[in-house]
Amino acid sequence: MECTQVCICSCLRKATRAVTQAYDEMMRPIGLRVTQLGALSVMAQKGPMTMTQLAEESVTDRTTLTRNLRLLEKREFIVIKKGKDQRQRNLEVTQKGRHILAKARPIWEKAQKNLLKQVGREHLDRLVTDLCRMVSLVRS
Amino acid sequence: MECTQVCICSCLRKATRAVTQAYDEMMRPIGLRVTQLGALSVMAQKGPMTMTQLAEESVTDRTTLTRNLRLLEKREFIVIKKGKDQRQRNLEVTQKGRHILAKARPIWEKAQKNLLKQVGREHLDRLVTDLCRMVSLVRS
DNA sequence: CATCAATAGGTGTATATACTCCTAATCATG
DNA sequence: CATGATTAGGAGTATATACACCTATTGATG
Repeated sequence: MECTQVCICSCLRKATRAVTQAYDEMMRPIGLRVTQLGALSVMAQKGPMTMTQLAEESVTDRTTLTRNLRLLEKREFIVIKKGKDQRQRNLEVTQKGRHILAKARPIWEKAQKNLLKQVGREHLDRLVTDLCRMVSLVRS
Repeated sequence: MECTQVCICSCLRKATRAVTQAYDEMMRPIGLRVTQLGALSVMAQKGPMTMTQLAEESVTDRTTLTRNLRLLEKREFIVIKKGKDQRQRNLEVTQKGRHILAKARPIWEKAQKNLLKQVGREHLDRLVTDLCRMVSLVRS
């Protein structure tokens, strides 16, 4: 596969559609999308953070986060409150948020395992490594 | 990078955001997004095709295509007309469509070259190969 | 040939994404 | 300390994406 012939970006987007569809279908019963699971997980793992920090971490526009997080806030999975610096918004996962995370976990694991079975561990490990490496290189 | 720890899907989505932002920024002067370039390219290369064929080829929901293609139609880059089978829509790139494709080509090449310089050819070739492989495995 | 199933595509709705421009709060500097 | 620059975030707008449901056309079968 020659990368001078194929659009890397279209290729990435296509793969993302395929994989997202697979994950989201499995998560549908609990009403959480992989996008939302991703954001919740970051907030839960890294502790309270601001919009800008989460935006940077997730390579997402701040204005995208504003709207995505509002949905999580409405469902009471997170709280968004002003920080000491009144401009900032401190993002915190609620108890209800941790509950849905716990509920999502086994489904996520099953989705990962499915993919693993289809694609193979070595390929997937390599892919994830390459993707992360690319992100940090593109963003530097 | 252990794929049992990291969400493959979130990883993919993040990389897609990073790369899409880079491509779209370069293409902004001509007012064509990489998504649109991708769809146009497929239609130009594979010749006239139906919605369902393009949907299958690009791993995109048909209803997504309906709206994405409408934008290309409004700008007269494609025509959408009923086929012999009146249910089908035949998609064809217009002269104007080919013109914007030609205009986009050198910009796309520059975007690819940028990425190549940042990430390295071997990594990129491998990534594209792995991505395509994954798509066909997930879809089978 | 009539009727029912299958197929192609569109609409309504919801989420994900980002750009431009805007406001409010904080910071830096004379 | 006052004022201009910087920073954090939101609103308006537009595109990308997909699911549930709908219509119209075609095909299959008695």
